[in-house]
Order: sequence, then structure tokens, then C-alpha cells
Amino acid sequence: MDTPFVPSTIEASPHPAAGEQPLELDMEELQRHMVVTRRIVRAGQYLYRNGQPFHALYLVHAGFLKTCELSEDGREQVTGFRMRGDMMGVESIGLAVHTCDAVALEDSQIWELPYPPVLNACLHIPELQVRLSTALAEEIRRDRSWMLAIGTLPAEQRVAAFLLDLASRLARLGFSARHFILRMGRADIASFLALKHETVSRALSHLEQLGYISVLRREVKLLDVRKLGNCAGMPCTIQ
Amino acid sequence: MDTPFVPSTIEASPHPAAGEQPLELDMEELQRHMVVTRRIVRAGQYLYRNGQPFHALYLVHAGFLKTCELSEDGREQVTGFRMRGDMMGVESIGLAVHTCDAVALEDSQIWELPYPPVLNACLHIPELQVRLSTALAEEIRRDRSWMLAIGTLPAEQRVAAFLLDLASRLARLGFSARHFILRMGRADIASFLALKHETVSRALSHLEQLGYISVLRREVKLLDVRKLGNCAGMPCTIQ
DNA sequence: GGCCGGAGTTGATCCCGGTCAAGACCCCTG
DNA sequence: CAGGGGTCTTGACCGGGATCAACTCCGGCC
Repeated sequence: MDTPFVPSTIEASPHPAAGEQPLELDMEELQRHMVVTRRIVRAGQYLYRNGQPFHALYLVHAGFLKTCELSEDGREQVTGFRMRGDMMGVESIGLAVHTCDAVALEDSQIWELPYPPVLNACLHIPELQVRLSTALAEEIRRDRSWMLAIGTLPAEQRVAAFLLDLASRLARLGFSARHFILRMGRADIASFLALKHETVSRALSHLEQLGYISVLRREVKLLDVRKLGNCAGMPCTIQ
Repeated sequence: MDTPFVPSTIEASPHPAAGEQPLELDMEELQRHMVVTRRIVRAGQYLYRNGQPFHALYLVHAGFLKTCELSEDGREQVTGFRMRGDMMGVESIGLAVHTCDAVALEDSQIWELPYPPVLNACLHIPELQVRLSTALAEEIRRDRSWMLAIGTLPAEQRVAAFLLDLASRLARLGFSARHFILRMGRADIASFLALKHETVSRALSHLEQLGYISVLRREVKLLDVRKLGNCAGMPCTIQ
């Protein structure tokens, strides 16, 4: 039986990030070049927000966060969700202040890497430089791939794609890909997918009715990953 | 009287990229660390395409290109337009092959920076490293800001925002911001904005009818930048 | 326990933008 | 210059998702 992903307290992955370069590896080396501090961000609190000075990159060690893009006239858009192993704040490189919000959706633990020092460290740890630019490039690819989904898929298929993406990311961290708890509300999913929350709700209900998934509030089980996959226009990537 | 932006032959900006760090500056230094080659890409030709090995970054020196994201089931989405001073190919950093297409919309001249050498050069030219990561971060910000527009603005306002964005980029290169020639077709604009080409056409006609712009096929004049701006939900950035 | 507010679901209706189709216009090529 | 294909525009109609609204469910709190 799967164990659903329900960390009520701050904790990292059950398995040490299988099949991924361990985050811990750089850390000792890294600490020789800068002061890495740990931060706890409680659910609902900001890790950083629009207008605050940019002085560090952040590595998510545990928890779950979202990033929101803001416009001057008050519009808002969720641009992504971040979990263990994800880098945050990279979009502000080259700026004096952050231009978006990062909000914890559950209590989270973050490693703070002061920014100018990171650049210097890159000169001494070439591997870090590779890791950093790769992280930036992955960010671009992620965003672009969602642009494609939003630009070309109807509502229900976007939701299916969203569930599969979440599942595969959880799986890479060692959590169950078939049974998990959504950490964000319908409205956040809707904003991210350029939909309204009622539409997301209807899409989930319909996918359940088709027998592809089961949903109860925030608890999700993927019952037929194959069908969910070709519904989302992507070959099944998990399992 | 404004001179419209109609380079029929390959040429760079009329003014040497005013108010911007000159691209030329790095070049001599750069050539000491790698072989920079010039490439001509004719209108309609690919600079690189999905599946081809990734071995270089590209700096646009003249011309105009688009990037397209592709899905395995044949869907396609224009993710951006590139002009003089823009870096291309950065989204493939960390991969062996490109994952999107880059197509010239007019004859273009590109400087090719072989990729592993660029990384090494970063170790010797710290400024290059800053420039590279800044370019990557700007890419992310650009994408996110379009996600916001697509997720929160109705069709006509997206088109208005598109015109203003194009205008401000042309202005930074020394071209007229009020009078220019679109280098892409309606279908490309539509794909980029997650619309259909008929909708873009109607939006342009309506903006013209409102007196904000004038359009004749691909020739565009911005008649009322102020109104266009608050229609697009952004304060006027040009002029 | 009872109250309350936020989150989620579901239904009814509306409308923006998609779809389908026709025609205009332009450029290319023979 | 005529023909033809691609691009753009415009109209008529349709439909997916937005909007508005009612209701349920759950958790928190007095």
C-alpha cells in the first residue's frame, strides 16, 4: 500500500533523493566559501516578496512553496511550485530587488546562499557554476513547457498534465507518484494553469468520473496513469 | 519623420545599441578563449532545431528569429522572438541536444559561441559569467511576465502588450518605437499569445478603430502609446 | 456543542474567443 | 500579365470555459 505524502512536520524526503546528485555534496565545500544559513518559513509566510532586496539564492530542503508573478495593476499569476532540491530566487539574478513573491504553502526549510559569494565560489568550484547555470536553464525549460501546455491544451488536459508533472517530481524525491496530497488550493492550480478554480474543480471531478483518478479534497490517487498521460498529450513519464 | 524598421539586407542597428553595454566589448577578450564564428541564417531556415546536438550559444548580431517549443504529439508553441543583442540556445544548457526550434524570420547574422569553451572562459573572465547568468535570469523573467499576461489579460490587451513590448525592444536598439514592420505573421503572434490568428487580426483592427494604432498588413504605427499602455495593464514604458 | 469563514463542488447562464467559411490582397513565378 | 498560393481580414455561428450563485464540507474557535 502506498503511503500518501502527508508530512505534518518539516521533514525531507523519505529516501535520500534517489537517482539525483545529492544536494549535500556541495554543501561542505560550499560552506568554505560562504555562510550558508538555514531558514524556516511557516505556511503562508513569504520567503521573499516583490520589491525586497535580492541578496541570496535559496535551496529548498523541505516543504513546499509557490512563486507568484505580479503586475503593477494588481493582477497576479502563480508561475510555479517548488519542493525539495529546487532552487529559488534565480529569476532575480542581475537585479537589486526581487520581482516576484515566494510563499510557503506548508512549513518549509530553506538553505540561504548569499548571492555575491555564490558567484565568487563559482570561480573556485567549477562544478557549482555548472550546477547553477543548469538550474537556470532548467527553469527556462520548465516555464516554456508550461507555456506550450497552456497555449495548446484545453482545460481538462492541462489539469491532467499538472497532476502527472507533480507526480513525477514527487517520485524523483522518493515519494509515491500514485497517491499524494495537494499542498495548494484549487485557486493556485487554476492560476498556474490560466484557468478559474471552478474549472479546475470540474476537470478533477470529470477525470475521477472517467476513472483516471480519485480525488477527495486535496488527496489525489492516480488510477490510470497511461490514460491520464495520453489525455495530457504526453507519453507516460512516471513508473 | 520616423524611418520604419525595414532592413531588406542584413544589417545591425542604425545606432550602436545606445544605453546598453556594447556587445563588441567582450568579443576581443572572448576570442582569446574560443573560436567565435559568424553564421548567416536565411529567412525560413533553422538556426538549430529540436533534437540537434547542443554545442554552442548564439548571440544575435542582426536579423530576427523566433523560438518554438514542440510536444511529442505535434503541438507547437512560439515561445519568443529574438533580435540583435539577444542570446539564444541558453535553454539547452545542461543537455546534449536542443529541445526547441529556432527559426529565422528574416536573414540573420549570428555569432556562435562554442559551449564548453564558454564555461571555461567564465573562469577567466568573471564579467562573462555575470553576463551569462544575467542573460539566463532575464530569460526567465521575460517568460514569467508573458505567463502573467497570458493568464490574466483578455485577447485585445495581450496584443496591445505585445506591440508595446516589441516597440520598447526596438527602441533600445535605436529603431523607431512608433513605427515598425512586424517580422512575423499573424499566426506567430497568435501562437505566442495563446490565441488564434483571426483573433489577433480582429484585435489589431479594433485597436486601429479605437485610434490607438494604425495597421496595414505588417506595418504598424503606434498612435497613442499612453492609451495602448493602460489598455495593456502596464504603465507606458517607451518614450 | 454551535458558530463561522474559507475552500470546494455543482448547476445555470453568458460571452469571449474559437471555428468555419468566404473573400481580398499581395507576392511570386512562369 | 495571368495564374496561384499564402497571408490577412471579416462575417456568422458555436462552444468551452468564465461568471454568478447556491450549497456542502471541513476546520478553527469561542
